[in-house]
Amino acid sequence: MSKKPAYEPLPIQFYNKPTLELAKALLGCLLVKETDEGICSGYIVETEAYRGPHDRAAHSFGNRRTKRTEVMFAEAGRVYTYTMHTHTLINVVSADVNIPEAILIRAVEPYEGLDLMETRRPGRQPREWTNGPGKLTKALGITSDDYGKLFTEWPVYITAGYLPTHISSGPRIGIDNTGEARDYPWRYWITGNTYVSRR
DNA sequence: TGTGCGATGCTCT
DNA sequence: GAGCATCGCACAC
Repeated sequence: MSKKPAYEPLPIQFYNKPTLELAKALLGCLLVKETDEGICSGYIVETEAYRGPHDRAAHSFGNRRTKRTEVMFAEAGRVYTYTMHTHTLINVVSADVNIPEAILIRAVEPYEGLDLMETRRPGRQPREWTNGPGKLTKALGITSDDYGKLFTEWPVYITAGYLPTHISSGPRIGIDNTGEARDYPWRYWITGNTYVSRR
């Protein structure tokens, strides 16, 4: 079942840093997904941090522990997928065991497997392939089957990319009904990148 | 270029 | 049965 990744994933130690710091460190890294159809990858250009215990907008707010949030209580570097309507969203679990924090990957810049992405996102402009959390999972072939896996192993993993020249931050998107948590500037993106979900 | 809203399915109460 | 960390189309400007 388990295969060897085509590229060398970042070591598990990479994820061992504070959530907000990791959210910024992930920018510019390459997110890779291997399937039977081939390899697809893209540079992470936009992330959002969700800090369970004190963050009203997080699914794990107040340490709420359910079948869905369970993986956030595990060690950093695991995959947390969440189904939103008809879409799948992908998060990177962060922080220590029993501290349910995670980072949502909101947008990537297509790098490898462009033909495959086009067949998965037919009739769209290249920028529309991956400039949203639900879109990028579709383009890369990430599904809820990836829930709970490690980002250091096949078939879904993160490798070194490039160092962003400048990073911007601001309030998160799509969480208008969560009181003061809505204003936390925990959304990060690579300044000027055309693939972020909002310009 | 921006805002509004309906479709849609899964999880938790 | 309610509530959503969305998307894509329609319409206004």
